[in-house]
Amino acid sequence: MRRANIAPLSPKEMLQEKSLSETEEGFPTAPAPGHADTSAGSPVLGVAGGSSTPLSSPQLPDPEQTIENIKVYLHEKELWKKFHEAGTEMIITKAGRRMFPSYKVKVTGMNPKTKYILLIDIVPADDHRYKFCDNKWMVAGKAEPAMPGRLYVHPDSPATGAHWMRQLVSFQKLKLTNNHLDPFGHIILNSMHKYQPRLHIVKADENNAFGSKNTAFCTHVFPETSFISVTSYQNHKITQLKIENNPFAKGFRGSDDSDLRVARLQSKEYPVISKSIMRQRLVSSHGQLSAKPDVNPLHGNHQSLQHYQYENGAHMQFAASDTQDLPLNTFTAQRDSGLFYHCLKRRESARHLDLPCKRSYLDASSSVGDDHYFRSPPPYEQQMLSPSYCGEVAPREACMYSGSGADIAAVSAVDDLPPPPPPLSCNMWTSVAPYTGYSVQTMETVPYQPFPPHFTAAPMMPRLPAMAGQGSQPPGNGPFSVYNQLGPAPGRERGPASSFPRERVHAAVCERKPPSPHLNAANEFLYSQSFSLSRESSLPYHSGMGTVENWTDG
DNA sequence: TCTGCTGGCACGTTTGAAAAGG
DNA sequence: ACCTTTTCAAACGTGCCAGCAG
Repeated sequence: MRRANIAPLSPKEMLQEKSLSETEEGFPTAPAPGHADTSAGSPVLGVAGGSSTPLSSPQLPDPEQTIENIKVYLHEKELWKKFHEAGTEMIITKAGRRMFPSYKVKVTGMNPKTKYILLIDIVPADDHRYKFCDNKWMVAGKAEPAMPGRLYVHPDSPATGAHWMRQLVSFQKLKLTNNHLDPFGHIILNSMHKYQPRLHIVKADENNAFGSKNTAFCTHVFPETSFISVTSYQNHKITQLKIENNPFAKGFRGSDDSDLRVARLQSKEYPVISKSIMRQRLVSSHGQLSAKPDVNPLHGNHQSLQHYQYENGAHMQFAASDTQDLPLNTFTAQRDSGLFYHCLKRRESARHLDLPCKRSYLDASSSVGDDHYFRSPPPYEQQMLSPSYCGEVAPREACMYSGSGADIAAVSAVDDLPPPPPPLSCNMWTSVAPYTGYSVQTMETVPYQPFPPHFTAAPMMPRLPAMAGQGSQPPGNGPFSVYNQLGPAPGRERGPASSFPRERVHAAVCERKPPSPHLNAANEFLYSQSFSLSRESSLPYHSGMGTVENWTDG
């Protein structure tokens, strides 16, 4: 008997979640010799622009402590590449669908004792809507307004570098949905749009809490993980790849067993080719089955992006692989999205970071996290109209941070920047820019206002100004910029780092517990981060240069 | 008519609980 | 009584398809 979507979790389920989220021992903390993922997101500094050294950053801290030492290797990169070459599609459903291949990374270079938060967001890769025509993806118009931006925070967060490096970090339980009012905290996407997942690593050390001047983070982007969201598969090749590689789809395996199964279902003696398959095959008969790189919208680039904010506040991004691949996404449109304003957490406690973990059915070395989302608010209209967001708590225990009143001090960034925006409510959207970015970001931090445990759609929701100027911002050519630091929030409650009990970290809004300092801080950080992302310029990343996009308040 | 979305379905995997055995 | 192994069923993930809506 299947559980209703909104049914509360049983203890069994919670236990199950626990086992899934536990990490696995024994994973090497350093890439194996000859590791194939030499360019898989490894934050090799200086690759961008042909430099071999980190872009200058005054007062760099101890290299052992700096976040640019962190290297991230995409797990199953070859599989990702297979999908990418065919044009990865990810099913989105109302109830939420996992990604396959799932997003798993191996992280090295962390300070073993420093705490980090790992999280993923999925941003529009461009501002087009696509259609599958002639066996390839083609632009079908302008993208629809972005869905509320949500973030998936790895449930182990925060955890020490040793923890992250010990095992594969899996975001397997991340789910995608097209339900604008999704109450489960899944990442909301638009169908037939192209997206780019991004991994953020945020330093959350006890001596370097979020919101402090020393907050450091980096962003890793693996272009091969970009995908087009669909409600049903368009490319038969993708379907076959999924069936072949996803154990849950084993039922469809066989020598083109999908057709055989159709025949079986229809009590026919001979295989019956389904409509969709037939259509695809017909198309394939006169077209190239495999999308060519130049026509495949998913072939934007094959570089991994690293975006650093040095602990002294300097931000920079690096492309970490071959530079001959230029990004295709050079538009500058900004997309609105939501500011994460709470997270969803299925399980609260009983997770021990250092417990031996069980093997995942998908990957013997995977660490499967449970759902742990930061969630952005719905569009303003939705907030006003949708009671589901206002009062009801998702069964998965939405972690809306009532907040401690912590603010992030607004700071000015680059000289060229316009005046800092007005204080932003936590109810505001993050501005999730299309994935363009290989440029300097401007980290603007803005006052953070906590939201009530039960989000009531505060009417003040100024859209981030970037949205107003979609596609209108000319790329600049300014030099690499140094960001201002994240300023400590005045009056912010920031408990000692040791006071980060997971129970509090996972405090659900329904329990009306005060949020974890870490999560609050993460929230703030992400908020500011997302805000900064809204200003990514569209300069090709390989240049190592960038500018701040023009934007105005209001 | 076409395209995209939804819900139900069958099939398979995973996993915890219960049962069985030592 | 305790521990280990085996069995079982529920929960869940998956792609497919018919039907529906715009």
